[in-house]
Amino acid sequence: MATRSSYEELARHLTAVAAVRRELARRMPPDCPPASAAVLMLLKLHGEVRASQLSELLAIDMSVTSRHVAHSAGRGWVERRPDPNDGRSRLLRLTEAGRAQLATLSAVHTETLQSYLHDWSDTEVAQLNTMLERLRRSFDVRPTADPPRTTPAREDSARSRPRRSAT
Amino acid sequence: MATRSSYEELARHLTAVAAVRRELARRMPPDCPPASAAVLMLLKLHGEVRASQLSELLAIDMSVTSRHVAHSAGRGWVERRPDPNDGRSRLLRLTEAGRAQLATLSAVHTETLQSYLHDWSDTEVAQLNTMLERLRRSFDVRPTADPPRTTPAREDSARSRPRRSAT
DNA sequence: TATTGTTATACTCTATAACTATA
DNA sequence: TATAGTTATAGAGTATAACAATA
Repeated sequence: MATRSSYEELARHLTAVAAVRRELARRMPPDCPPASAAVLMLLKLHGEVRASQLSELLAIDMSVTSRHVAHSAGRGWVERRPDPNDGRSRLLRLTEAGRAQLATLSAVHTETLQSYLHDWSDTEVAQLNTMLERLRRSFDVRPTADPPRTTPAREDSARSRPRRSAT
Repeated sequence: MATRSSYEELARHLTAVAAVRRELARRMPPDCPPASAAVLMLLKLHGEVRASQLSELLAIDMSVTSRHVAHSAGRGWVERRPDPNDGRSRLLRLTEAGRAQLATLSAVHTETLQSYLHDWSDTEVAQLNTMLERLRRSFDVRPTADPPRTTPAREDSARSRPRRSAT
């Protein structure tokens, strides 16, 4: 349990990370926006998955996932095939072209991060990775436990997490 | 100097952080989007600054900064006054209402992060803060050194960093 | 002529809602 | 009736370009 100011600081840093991401995005090929890159990276990591699973991995709504997948499929990076066990579902998987695209992305990422983090040791980068991985897992709790609301943030039932499959 | 796969992993984690940010954003008051929150946080941290300075602190283009500031000024959270030393410039500063809004944001951030990171120790949160702060500083080098391009990423002169003041 | 800040426009990303097709 | 995925629409965020005012 950390102090309040630690959380404030963390919130600020999380915002600043967005700038790092934008810088990385600027170096990417024009027809491969960061969202598509995320799709490819996750498919490489998890192999063949259903669209709904990918949506959960991305932590974005399925409608958005569908569009990103359509983009990648249109470029030939991802193959969609019907799920033999469920006619409504589609299985997604990287193609060879997708792997090639991923290799390009990897080169861009590595080159960019290497140039900016040239004075970081191997251990330090690994530590950051470990902590970010843990951060991701800490936020990966489902379903949303909708914590007690002590602030006047919002009473309306507006924004919520992206729709999940069966609650 | 870390391994290539460490950088690939880092790139993936940086993308995942965006999901954390979205979750944080969902809890914020409807009239205070994350971009405005960033403006307020930076003005609290740096005191009165010029619009161009704020733009650099946000690491976004001045045109975008101008709009975010206009939003906050419209809510009475930020005061814009002419710079006595330069008629083109404007000095920005938090109002009392801005500080109040910031207190609300702080409560939301703290509550949310506390609930998700309940099993993180004080030290661990501090470590993450330290590393993210260092990450930010590592990317804060100006002007952009446009590192050697070894990949076929893009030959056109398209996307670049947000325009900076005097190159 | 160059710089500060603003506005107009375009593009990306995300969420909600409506729809289809299967279960 | 409920679920998987698609598409249409709306809203937020950012970049480029054109502009006004000042240096």
